[in-house]
Amino acid sequence: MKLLVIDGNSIVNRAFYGIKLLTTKSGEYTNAIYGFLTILLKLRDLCEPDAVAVAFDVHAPTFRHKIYSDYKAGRHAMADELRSQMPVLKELLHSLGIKTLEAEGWEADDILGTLASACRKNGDECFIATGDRDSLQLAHGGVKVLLARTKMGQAVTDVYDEKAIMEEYGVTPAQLIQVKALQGDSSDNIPGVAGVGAKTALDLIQRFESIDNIYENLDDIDIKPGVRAKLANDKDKAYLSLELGEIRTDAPISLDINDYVIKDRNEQQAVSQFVRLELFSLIPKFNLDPNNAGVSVKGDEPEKEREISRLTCVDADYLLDRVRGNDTYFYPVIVDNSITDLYICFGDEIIVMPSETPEYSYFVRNFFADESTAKYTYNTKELHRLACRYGVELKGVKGDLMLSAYLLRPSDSNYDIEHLCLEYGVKIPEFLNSLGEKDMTVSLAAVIKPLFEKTDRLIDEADERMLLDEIELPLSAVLARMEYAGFEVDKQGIESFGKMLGERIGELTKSIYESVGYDFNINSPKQLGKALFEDLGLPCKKKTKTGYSTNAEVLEGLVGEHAAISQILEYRSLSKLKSTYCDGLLKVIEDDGRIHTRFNQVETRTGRISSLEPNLQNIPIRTELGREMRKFFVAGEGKKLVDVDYSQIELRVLSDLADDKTMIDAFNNGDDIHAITASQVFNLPLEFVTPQMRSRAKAVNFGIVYGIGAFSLAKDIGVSNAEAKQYIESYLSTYSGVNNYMKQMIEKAKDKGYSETLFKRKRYLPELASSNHMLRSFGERVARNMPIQGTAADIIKIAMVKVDRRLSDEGMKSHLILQVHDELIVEAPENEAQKALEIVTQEMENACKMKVLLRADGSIGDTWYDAH
DNA sequence: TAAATCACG
DNA sequence: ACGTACGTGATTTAT
Repeated sequence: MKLLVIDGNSIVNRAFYGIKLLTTKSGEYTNAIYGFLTILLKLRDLCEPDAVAVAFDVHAPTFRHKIYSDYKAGRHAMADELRSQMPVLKELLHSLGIKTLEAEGWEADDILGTLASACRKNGDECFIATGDRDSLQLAHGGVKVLLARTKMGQAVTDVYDEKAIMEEYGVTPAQLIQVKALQGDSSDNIPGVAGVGAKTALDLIQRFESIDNIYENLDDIDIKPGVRAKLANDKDKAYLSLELGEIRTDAPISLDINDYVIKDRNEQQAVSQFVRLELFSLIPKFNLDPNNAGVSVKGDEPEKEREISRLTCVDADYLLDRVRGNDTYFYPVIVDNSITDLYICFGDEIIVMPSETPEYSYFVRNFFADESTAKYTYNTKELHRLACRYGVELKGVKGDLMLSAYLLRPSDSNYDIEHLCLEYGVKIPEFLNSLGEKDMTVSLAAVIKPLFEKTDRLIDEADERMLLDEIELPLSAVLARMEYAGFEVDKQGIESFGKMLGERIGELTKSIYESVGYDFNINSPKQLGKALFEDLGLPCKKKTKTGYSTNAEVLEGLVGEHAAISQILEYRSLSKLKSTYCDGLLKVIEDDGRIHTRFNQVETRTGRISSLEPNLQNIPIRTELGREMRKFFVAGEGKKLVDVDYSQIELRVLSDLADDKTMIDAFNNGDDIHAITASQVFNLPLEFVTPQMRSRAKAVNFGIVYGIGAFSLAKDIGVSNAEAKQYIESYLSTYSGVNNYMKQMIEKAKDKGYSETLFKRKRYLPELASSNHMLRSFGERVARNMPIQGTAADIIKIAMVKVDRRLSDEGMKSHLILQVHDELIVEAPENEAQKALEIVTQEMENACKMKVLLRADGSIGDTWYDAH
């Protein structure tokens, strides 16, 4: 038999420090886990063991010295990020059927020694994998040590046996203990002989074989008098060190190699752990079959193999007959952001409606319009967009796996059907076409219904049914119509604006080169940093991971120090405007002269929607020049833009969630909330509040929503740390409801493991359980912020569904074209504009009933600039 | 592909 | 003792 024993702590440390920090989308660190398992695979290939054991240290309290020395060595900043990975790694090893070994008060070393000695005794082969040279003493009698080390930045593994050790050190493995006893090791608290280092120690043992031999003949052997004196001086320490340094072979663990044969691995659990950790590449490497992930665990009835058949539809009417009045599960294939073939599932029979057949259009029109068919599918927003193109309405959508999966795990980064199967343990049946090739699409279609069975139950358990059915599902249709409608733009206007910017950028470039003294790429933070902080010798106040920080905040602090600074700032803002907004937008204007953004309904962890290709939710407004861009976003011929935005929606939501009477009253009285806050924080009558005080109070209000700290508030409004702290304290004593709420939210989130909105949208917060201070604090801020940002997002989504329905019920041509988090834009025929404004305002203000009144203000204009 | 920067709510 | 506000997407340079 061949046993591989891994020094878990040593290898995991190498993995952690050797691989840069990796995290999942939700912020869990995974680099040590990934690295460790990769090394484990390499070791397995190298020595092809019959059995594997992984040993870990468990320090008894008195063994803390080792941790302390790590701490002193300055590596403690990483320790927490590593520590949080250890339990996860151990669970994963367990799922993989690999035994882990630990015993309180015993070092991993001792466990390695114990197993090595057992193997020697039984004549088994044994490989010890470690990064610690101390374990080399174990390499004898059929035991080999695999030493991991880094050579020129490359990880290499050296194999040591007695011969290799003799060649390298000129002593036997057992004598290495003697060497170490003389030399000592501060990190292991082994004193050694004072003044004897590695070289002398090795020389002594090479020549005199053992410590006993040395001390027995101390007066006669040929050594320098100084060394003799040192040895004489520390004889006790030498013998103590010998004891301390010897690896023990009596750890309380099983000595039966059969206990370490890999067995009882739980494939499904392992796969789902890998998926949760987003370490997808390791799944095949451990020969885990994702398709088998859903296979029933031991003890259950083995699941029957599904036999899938695939037919291509030849008669649309036949297919329409089959779906009419029934629950229908289908999978739409998406190519280049649009839907092509439809795969319709009847149990194990899949019927394909290919987009190229002449029947396709006929089928889609009739199938979509058929309300009697309850449709369970995937990515309904795309289906609704297809419906728009065909001029029909998609009716009867009862389920969307993508939306369900998003609500269940909003922090996931991938909602592909394959991933959902892994997450929810649904087995993907194999389907081979007539040529014997795998056809994945058919397999995916076959899995829609089993996935719904899982997600439906979970949605109900999470109490997210209303959120799904009343908000997200109807919203997907609204978003599709908004994407389809697009936003008209003034192409010539953007072109000439871009040209103007280009000319000004040219001038700035020239004069920046002149004032710096040479040409360089101003867009490169690296080159710019060198120019400013090395060549011009300006003071560097902040650094990034890779060099000097040159962001706007830093540069603003340097204005006046050098003529180039303000030019660079202007250059930066103009080139941003030109490249992102002029050049970028011009590229995506479609033939209808409009920009059709796409909304991502399953991206944000808070429930907001995002906008992409292009992003129309970050069109400039804060600077006058940037704001000009909005003049190019126009209403179509004979139409107007109606733009309505919520007033202070997040603060209103906060006042309601926190049930803070003071704040609710202020809002319901129609007061200026920032001014009121100022008068209360500064304890002054309202009429004495200066604009500066109001602006500071505004910053505090914002900060509160984000989970404020005094440090950041101070930086934001330019007051001392102490003063900022006082503002916060004063704020929280005024708004005691908010104060209580903030504390409660963290407790509740820690208790439940997630935070949630008024409408039960959840966000899981593994960060809250982290031992890492920064990560945990982040989790706490999120626990306070997510319910606020998320509830506001829920509310505007409800408003969108209501606005869309109302405009259509009233028979109007007006329709939503854009949402920017707290703002809705409707394009309305001129004669409808006024009514549309009233409707949108009304539906936004009445989206839901709360203790606090919601207010929305809007206006009408020919361009976005005018309407906002 | 990652990092830095900056646009928005 | 730590580092420092929530949520996004696009562009650019550099690895």
